[in-house]
Amino acid sequence: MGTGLHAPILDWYAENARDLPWRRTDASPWAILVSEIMLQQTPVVRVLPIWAEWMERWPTPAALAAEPPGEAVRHWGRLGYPRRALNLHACARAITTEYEGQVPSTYDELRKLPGIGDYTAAAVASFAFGHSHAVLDTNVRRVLARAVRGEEYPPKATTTPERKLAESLLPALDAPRWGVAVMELGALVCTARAPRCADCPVAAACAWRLAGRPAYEGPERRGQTYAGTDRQCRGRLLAVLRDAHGAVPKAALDAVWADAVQRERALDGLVTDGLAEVLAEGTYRLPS
DNA sequence: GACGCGTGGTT
DNA sequence: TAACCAAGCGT
Repeated sequence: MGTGLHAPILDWYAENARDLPWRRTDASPWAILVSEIMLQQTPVVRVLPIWAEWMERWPTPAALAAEPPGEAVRHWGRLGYPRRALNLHACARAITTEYEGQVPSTYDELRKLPGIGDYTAAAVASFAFGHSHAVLDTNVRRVLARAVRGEEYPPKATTTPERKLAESLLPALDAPRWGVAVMELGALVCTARAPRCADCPVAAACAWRLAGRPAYEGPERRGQTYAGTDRQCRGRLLAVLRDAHGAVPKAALDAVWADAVQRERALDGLVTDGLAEVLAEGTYRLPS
């Protein structure tokens, strides 16, 4: 099942792929690794400028490893999930000390680095080193759910059947190209909200479309509100630390969030997570 | 397996 | 306009 998907999707990709800098043939493994971490839960258009700045500033793992972790957090800007900046910094140091500055090439080695889970390890092994892995991101899972399983959305968490299906579809030749092509189809055509089936190269074979695009019937997908959460509070506090070069008096942090109990909890959380550092006299800064 | 973790554009 | 969504990970 589904082997008929390959040629249409690969042909579509050849015509419609975006020219993203981390896909160019001269992109280094480090450049690809940085892009993959930045792209976790983050749209391409927001990643592009930050990635470019990082590549200019820190073109190698050793360059980033030579900086204090707080500089990675500072130059993360407002990308979101700033622990990823800390993870990338820790990756850079591990790569420098344990791999002589060269990004490791195997899934198992990559998987052990901080912030690199199943998806990112498979993506880097595949896209940077040409290895054959099933790259199961949200786009690929959605495309396969629709085209093969006939359902609007994949399960909340990746299942064994999904993995088996993705592995069964891996082509003998050029698995990396296949992976990025399916991802791109999900990103540009087989989108979550309003899929453009009229532009889809596999519309004629898509189980979901042939079934009349039945609505999702799985469990309710909860979306938590952001306003007033610890998350928002942490973001406010970290923005103050990021934008101030050097020590920040606690009063400056108190000023950006009214609820003292929540504010203290969030600040403690940032310190616990290594995103902030307590200095003497109740001042704070990014980690050194 | 469910939850916490940022941010901003889109509908 | 509140909710959804965007190349997930760690606990």
